[in-house]
Amino acid sequence: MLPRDVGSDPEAWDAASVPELPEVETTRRHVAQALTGRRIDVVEIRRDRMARRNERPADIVERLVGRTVESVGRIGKFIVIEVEGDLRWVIHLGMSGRLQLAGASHPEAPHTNVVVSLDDGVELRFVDPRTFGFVAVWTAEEWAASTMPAIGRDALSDTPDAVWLADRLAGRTAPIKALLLDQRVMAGIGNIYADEVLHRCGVRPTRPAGSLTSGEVEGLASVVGPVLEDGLLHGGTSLDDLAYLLPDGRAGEYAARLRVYGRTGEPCRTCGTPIERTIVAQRSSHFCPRCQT
DNA sequence: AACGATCCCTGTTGGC
DNA sequence: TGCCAACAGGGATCGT
Repeated sequence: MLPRDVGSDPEAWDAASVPELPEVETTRRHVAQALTGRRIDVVEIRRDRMARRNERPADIVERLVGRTVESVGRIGKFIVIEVEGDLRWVIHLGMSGRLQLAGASHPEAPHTNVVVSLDDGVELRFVDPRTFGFVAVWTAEEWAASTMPAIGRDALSDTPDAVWLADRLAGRTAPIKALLLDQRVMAGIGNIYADEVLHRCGVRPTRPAGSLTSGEVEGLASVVGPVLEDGLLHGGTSLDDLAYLLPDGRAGEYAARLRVYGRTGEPCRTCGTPIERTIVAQRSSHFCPRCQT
């Protein structure tokens, strides 16, 4: 799954599917090789909604064309690309977004909403049927005025320690899962990983965040990194909609790693008790009623 | 300030 | 079989 010489090979590299943090990091690593040092020749915004975090879609085109990419980074699930001229090009994959690298002659996938052509003939294509993702290009001032500065510590590269986490959870009455999903606390955990993390540390998603004992906070802090590392190890696997898991072999491999998410009624892999499902923070949540208290 | 609810959007699914 | 409502999700935004 390593990127080929896409400049000469018309066969596209297709990023992994779902925007869980490990897939975003996998995507970042692949596009970094293709983008870094390249000059941007053409930018097409085909669905204005994808550019909704800029004042005008044309701003994105005008700011990127002719400029060179300096670096490709990541904060949580946001891909942050530094562009010549003190600009930040931000890409969020939403829930159905994928980045593709392809030669210009390679057929386009449906819902190719943004296309960026590089000076070596490679195209970066942003495919996103549900358009929950977005692309933005911000000046330093616009970045500062955006929600980005409030984004919390990256859950993978800057995994919070127990002391820091305890401080953030203290006094909070919202369910612990809501805080795990809050990107202003730590960045990168989505609905699936939130459930998986909570199962591994034995805490129910509904527990008020401030009610966790110091031991539970330590347990939580200790599993976040490993769970995400494990996901990154399998970062090439695909995961589309949950119901789509079974037909796809690779997706099945991913599903086999999940301990609770999407396993309502199935036996807990630890104790055999049927996994239960409830709604927390307006999101489906899965837990083992025996292992998690 | 903190928290919960709503909305955006479309492919897929399940009920009738 | 066919139709259509329900559902999934991340993040912005609004009301309390």
